[in-house]
Amino acid sequence: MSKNDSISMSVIRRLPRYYRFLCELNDQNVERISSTKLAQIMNTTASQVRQDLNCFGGFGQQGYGYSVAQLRDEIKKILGLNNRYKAVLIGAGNFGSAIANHLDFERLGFELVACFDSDKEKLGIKLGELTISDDSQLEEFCGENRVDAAILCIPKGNVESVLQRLYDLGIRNYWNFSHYDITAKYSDVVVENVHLSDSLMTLCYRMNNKE
Amino acid sequence: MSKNDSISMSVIRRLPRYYRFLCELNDQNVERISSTKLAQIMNTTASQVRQDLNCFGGFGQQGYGYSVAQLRDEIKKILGLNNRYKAVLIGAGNFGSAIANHLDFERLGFELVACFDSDKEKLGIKLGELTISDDSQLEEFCGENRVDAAILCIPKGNVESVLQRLYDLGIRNYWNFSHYDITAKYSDVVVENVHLSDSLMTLCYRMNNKE
DNA sequence: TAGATTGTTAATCGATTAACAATC
DNA sequence: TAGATTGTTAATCGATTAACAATC
Repeated sequence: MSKNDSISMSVIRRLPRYYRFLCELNDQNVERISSTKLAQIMNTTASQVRQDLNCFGGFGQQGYGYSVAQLRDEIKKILGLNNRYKAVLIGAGNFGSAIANHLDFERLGFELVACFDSDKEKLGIKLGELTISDDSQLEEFCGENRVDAAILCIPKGNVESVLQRLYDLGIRNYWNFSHYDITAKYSDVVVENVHLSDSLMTLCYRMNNKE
Repeated sequence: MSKNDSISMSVIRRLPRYYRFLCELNDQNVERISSTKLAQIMNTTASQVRQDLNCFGGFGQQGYGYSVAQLRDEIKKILGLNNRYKAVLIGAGNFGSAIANHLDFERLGFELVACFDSDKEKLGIKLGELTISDDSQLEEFCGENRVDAAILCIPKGNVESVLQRLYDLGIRNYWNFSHYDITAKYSDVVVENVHLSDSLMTLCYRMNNKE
């Protein structure tokens, strides 16, 4: 049993944040940091920092602290950011295009390898290095290329049918911007949901309920 | 002391999800639902549903369940979605434009009233009903119009200076897509962060650590 | 009335924080 | 060695789940 079995989601969701802060410290040429100082910067507790890191191994040195560059690399490895998981973008509307252009996939463990849309008017348009393909070419592309994950940037109503095809093509990992409930339908998949409207509603609640 | 004091964030973040499912049930003409059934649909427990709802009041009826339409309206009210909070968009790049076009702000308690960008080339371009204004007009606009919140769709490096101006203009609510740590600088603000790259890294971790 | 299902209290579980011995 | 800070165990806190009396 490797040490990183059964890490709780609470811990996992904090890892990217550690990674970001460590990258930044490293850019500022900070070489060494204690859990106390890191906790200060990240607005958390030293206990939590040490507990979190010790889920994956002892990266520090007593009396000394943590090496920023080393810890950053360890977390990068834990997150798997050295991978180049092949992802296809489904839906090249406003939102899908923004995602494709805006994010540095390679730094995040991914590579965007294709992009599909059902709108014939979009066919052939460039999206960064990619060209928008017709939705109907999905099967052919996935037959000829390894595809690890799909990014769903289509409205909820359109998800069911495309998802069926993606699932049949063997794709089991999804970054889902729609409100379609993927895990309700397929239980053996990894789904990371981003619900922007939920986030905005939460902001609304908090504004509406200030003290 | 009103009942909705000190509701935990765990509960608050579930409210939008309840709202979405209830809207859907209502669209399907379901009139009444028990906590058990709602829990099934939402993949949670009946206990949690009842606990969550009872933070805000007793909306159900013993032996009967909950009226879908009534419960939906109650949650809408709790979330404050009947508001029309005035929001300005800062940054009309790929991402900001997608947000402006893609989201139905009015359904989410907001109204997008202006949009600013420092790129002179974008000046005057239409974004839905809005026209992109020059960044320098921010003060003038906020002087003449009520502005409740700002949506930050600019890179981290550009945030500090704009944020200072927004704060000085009295804006205390932020929907933040950048990696700038707003609360570290200003403690009396409401910040709702959306960190897309954190979400993608989490997906990477989960793919990298399957069983 | 009998059946169903809530509202709410109590029990459990998990996550966070505190404490401290180990050790660099 | 003395000081600092980790790794880890124990204590606390909060969130989830279970149970059941109240009641429609």
